[in-house]
Amino acid sequence: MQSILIVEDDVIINGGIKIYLEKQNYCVASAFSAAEARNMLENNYSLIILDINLPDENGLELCSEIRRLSAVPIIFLTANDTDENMLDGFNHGCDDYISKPFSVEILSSRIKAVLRRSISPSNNNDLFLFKELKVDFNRMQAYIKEQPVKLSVTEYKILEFLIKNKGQVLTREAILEKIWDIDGNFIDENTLSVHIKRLRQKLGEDSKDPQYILTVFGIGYTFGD
Amino acid sequence: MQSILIVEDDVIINGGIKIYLEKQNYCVASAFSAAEARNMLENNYSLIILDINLPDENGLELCSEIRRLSAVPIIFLTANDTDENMLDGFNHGCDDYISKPFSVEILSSRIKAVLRRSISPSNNNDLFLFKELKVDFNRMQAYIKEQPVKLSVTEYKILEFLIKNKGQVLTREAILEKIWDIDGNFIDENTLSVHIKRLRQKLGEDSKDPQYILTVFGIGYTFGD
DNA sequence: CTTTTTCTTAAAAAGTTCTTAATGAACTTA
DNA sequence: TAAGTTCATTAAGAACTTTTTAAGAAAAAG
Repeated sequence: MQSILIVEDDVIINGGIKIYLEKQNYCVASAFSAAEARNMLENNYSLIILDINLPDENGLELCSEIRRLSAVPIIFLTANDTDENMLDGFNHGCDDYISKPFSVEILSSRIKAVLRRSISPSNNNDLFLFKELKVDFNRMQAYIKEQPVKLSVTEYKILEFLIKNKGQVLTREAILEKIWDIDGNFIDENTLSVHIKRLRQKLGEDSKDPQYILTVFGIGYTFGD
Repeated sequence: MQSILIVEDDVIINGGIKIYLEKQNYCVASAFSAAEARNMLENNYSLIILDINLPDENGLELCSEIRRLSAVPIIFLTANDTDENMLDGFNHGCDDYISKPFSVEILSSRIKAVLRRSISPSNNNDLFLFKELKVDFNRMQAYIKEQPVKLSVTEYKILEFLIKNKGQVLTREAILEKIWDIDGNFIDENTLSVHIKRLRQKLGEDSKDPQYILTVFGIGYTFGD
């Protein structure tokens, strides 16, 4: 079943949409502020309905932030039916836009249209985010502050291996075996150090206080904290 | 696919419309001044959206000028919602007229209506535009700065394959399989390099800084950024 | 059948990435 | 703190990939 998140501070509107969509057989969650919505994002909703005027934050900002994380379709709700607002919405990455007041039929048809469009193979986005780093595993592309970082294949493979095993420490041997395939005995231990060095450099790490690739002295490396 | 030119100096409005229309599956180009628009006119757009208030010139004059060249449908955008302005627009040969602020639904329905009316066979062009490159997929013809580029069939097929998979990196094997059909084992890897080289040359690429066909070292090629 | 164009192969040149090795810095242990 | 180990850094050139050039083969056009 497809799941929809409604971010709207007006309790009546939020509740009304929720009940209507549940009748249409969607699984619906409600958030009443940007902060609340942010905590629910990890649920991978099929679609997000987002009010522009939220009590704690502008919906446009939240939209940009969500866009960094995923390609989930977003429909804006707003009372300000000016072109500026609307077009600003598209610039922030929303997929469609509904002005209040609206009929539930319109909402429903827009939802269907957006969901239909988003079920395309190219939207199988498999993203990873941590601080200013973003990695798109489909495109084998890393970004820092949304700027693409040009990594070599080996560098990318090391980064991916570290990220996909985030939380655990990987020994130098483990990395060598994974990346260089063979037993790793034929290759100089130091080769890894050099690659790590260049990777850190390209990610803009401060060598005194790395954020992404951390050295675990005597053992190997780990990603993040 | 139908192509639309937006002539509007406001970056937010222009960008917003562009993104919205691209989601609706139009091929969209933006111009931010009359002068810029004039240089793009030879692309045979299916429709032109034209702001009346442009920094360098009145949109009405530009409209008259376009009308002398072609019968392309034109929709005016304007903040001046007076009858005078509107009638002026129609006198200069526009096909429809939208006052700011407007909703995207209105824009979208007007575009559809105008395009439906103007169904002339010459407008069924399936075009691709990027920087100075134009590709007409119906005619299997590429243009640089509106000058036709004489590509061989193989060269054209490679270019089309890269463009139609813009955004992702295509491995050398993938391209070989697609273009040479067979397993690609019978053909020299280098054959592709030679074709790419000639393609780039014909597109007028600067070999130090290619704009269209980018090498992804160790993997393959990709189109654009 | 000849000419012209396009495609493929081969080999050298240019460019990129990887590895090695040497040195210095940082960490651990006693 | 001193000694030993591990890791970071740097630079050079080895190894590999792509580009370029040129020339013959294949295909298309005249």
